[in-house]
Amino acid sequence: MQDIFEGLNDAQRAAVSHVDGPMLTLAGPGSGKTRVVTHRIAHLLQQGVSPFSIIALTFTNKAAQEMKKRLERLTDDSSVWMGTFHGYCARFLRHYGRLVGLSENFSIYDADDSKSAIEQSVLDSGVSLTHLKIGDIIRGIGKLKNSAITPDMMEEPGRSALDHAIQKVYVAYQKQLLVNNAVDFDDLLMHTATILRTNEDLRADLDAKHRYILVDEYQDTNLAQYLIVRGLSLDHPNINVTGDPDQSIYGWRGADISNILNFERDYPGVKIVRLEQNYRSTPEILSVADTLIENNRRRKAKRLIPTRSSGTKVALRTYIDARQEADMIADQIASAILEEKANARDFAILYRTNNQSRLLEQALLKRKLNYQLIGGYRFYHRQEIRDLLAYLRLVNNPTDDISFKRIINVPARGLGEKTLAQVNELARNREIPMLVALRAAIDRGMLSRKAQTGAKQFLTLYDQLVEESSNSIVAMLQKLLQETKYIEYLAAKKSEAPDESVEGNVQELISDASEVDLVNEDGNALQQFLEQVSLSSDTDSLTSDDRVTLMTLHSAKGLEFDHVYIIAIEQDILPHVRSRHNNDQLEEERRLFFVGITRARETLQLSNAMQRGFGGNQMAAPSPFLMELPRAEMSLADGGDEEGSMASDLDDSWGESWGDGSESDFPKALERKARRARESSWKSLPKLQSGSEMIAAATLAGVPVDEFEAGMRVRHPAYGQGTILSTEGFGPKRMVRIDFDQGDRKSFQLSKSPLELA
DNA sequence: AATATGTTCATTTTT
DNA sequence: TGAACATATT
Repeated sequence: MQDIFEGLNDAQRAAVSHVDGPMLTLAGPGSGKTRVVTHRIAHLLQQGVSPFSIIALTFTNKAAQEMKKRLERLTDDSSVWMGTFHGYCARFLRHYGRLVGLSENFSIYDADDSKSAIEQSVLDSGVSLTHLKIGDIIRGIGKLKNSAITPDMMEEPGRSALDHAIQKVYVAYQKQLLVNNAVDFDDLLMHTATILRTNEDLRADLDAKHRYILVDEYQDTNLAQYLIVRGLSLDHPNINVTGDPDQSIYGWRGADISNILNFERDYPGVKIVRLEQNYRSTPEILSVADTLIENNRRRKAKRLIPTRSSGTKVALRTYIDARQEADMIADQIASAILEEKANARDFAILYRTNNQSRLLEQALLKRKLNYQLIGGYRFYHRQEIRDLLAYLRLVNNPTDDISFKRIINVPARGLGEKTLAQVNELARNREIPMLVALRAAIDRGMLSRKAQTGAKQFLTLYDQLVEESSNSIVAMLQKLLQETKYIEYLAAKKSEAPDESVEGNVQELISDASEVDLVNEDGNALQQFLEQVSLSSDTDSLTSDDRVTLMTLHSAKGLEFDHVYIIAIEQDILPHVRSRHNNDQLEEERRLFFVGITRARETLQLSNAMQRGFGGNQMAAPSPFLMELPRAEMSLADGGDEEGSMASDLDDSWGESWGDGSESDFPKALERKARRARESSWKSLPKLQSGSEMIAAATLAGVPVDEFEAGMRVRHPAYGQGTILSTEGFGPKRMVRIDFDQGDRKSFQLSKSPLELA
């Protein structure tokens, strides 16, 4: 074994040599964190610690694989358990899921399955969606689960209409999941936390078994994850968490930054190691990152200490519009490759939201540059893949009604809405799975002739698949494709020629399956395969092929590239509109930007465009974050020209994003919008960009938006009379919160609700 | 069941 | 703007 301390700096050595007791590693970007973690594990093994008593928890498969690979290279050991939180929990629940009512073969629902189940639960629980959005309910349930709050822990009824609905739907949803023997992603964590919390003997056993625990990206853990980690390290607090509060970017998903900030409180006597030396980026890049992040107020001071020698200045460019931005960047990349200064794989283009990839793809395509797009349309989200997997899932778990519903009429067998409703009712009345209910319905001759035939056909296929399942997954898939003529079916359905990509995807699925078949040791290959598929993610598809990488700032975390472009650094994009009014969220956006900047090794270009959006002609203001950067030491340029020629352009456009150039177009566009608004009644006033524009448009359209103020008495046709508690926003987006005399408190968007003054 | 036509709604998403 | 979804029409 090589010397595991060789080439480490003092802080890294301190971390690697730590054996017993809690340790917090505050690791800035590019500080050699993975190296430290793997070397520390190697050190533990050297000290005689059993590999089976160590677990390492990460957030991504990629991170786990990377760690595994490096550890194997270092020690030849592959028995340390390394994997994602969700992977750990899935395995845990296969063993102990009974304690919360799950059988071993439970299905794992992804966001889409979960959404259909929640929609079903909305119906079941009699909640009306007229005034609520399904998305808000889904988010609400997710929030509860991330905090490990189970339905039976909710005592008080929800205060707002939304909270009330969330609670009702949550109860129904969990019941449905249990009946289906299924879990969603959040359940994996929540159930595990619940079991550990309520079964002290088991907890103590596992705490003793997992003597050494390592957690990566600790700043992004949510409460459920916190509880799991805590539960496993109470008696043996040999726990090492690694993270960087400045890179916490998943607050909106329930990540709680206080987990890392309070670590010292939870584990007295904690050893704290700071890894501040940066081995990744040039001093120029680090200075930009540092200056930016210092604007966050809720933050522990921390520096990025450069170790690399000076490179080129960070570029800050302003383009005319989004198209020019995409074209110029593609040109830059193309010429760098042509001049053999770099390879396509050295470049990454990062953006805030997925929809910004479109123009870039076009621009790269036009120049015949290969690229890989991370996120967006995912392999496992393709219709053909989901359909086929639903069959497999139903074989593995016959009580999985969500999968049943997905494929019962795929391909079409004359089992439409009506038949489905019949079967569903039978299933509910008798409390049996729909698959069983379908058989019963045939036996009782409840179905129409057509449906009867289709149902028999389906069940024959299903039974054949079950039979094949004792052979291999590949055999099942082949049987399925053969019997259903699936590919032809899909082509016919879309009334297109058979799509090559569909066939390619199916082939890829089969090849994935065959790999699992090969290593099938314990006879549950199918379950293993389904789990692997469910817990895989976009970033897993990242390859080292020679391609330019396009992805969101979120998915870029943990990665690094020689040359990084961050685009669309504009007001309402980065920071995103939805974080405008909340300082915590604004700081998270700043951290996101920080994460993006610190991905770059050699060069970094930040850009904004003056026009972007629908039709490409909406004015876009530069992000306020751009004003926080050390602009004196950067290279400022207008996108079309050479460096320096328009150095002050950004400042100009800053204060007058509605000024000069746009002024002549502005009233005309506005007039059009306003006219359209008048014509189509004020209820459907189009969404507009800025507050001032909205007020102006509303005035033009004659919308009476501002006569409602706090304290006024109003009348609503459904809720009766009430008093306005507060108002928020302007123009057609103006919201009023009303305390109705009957007791309800509700909020309305003025332009959309039938409120009138009383 | 297929097709046309209207309506709505646009975050991020490690799993 | 356009995709995804819902509703109407044949």
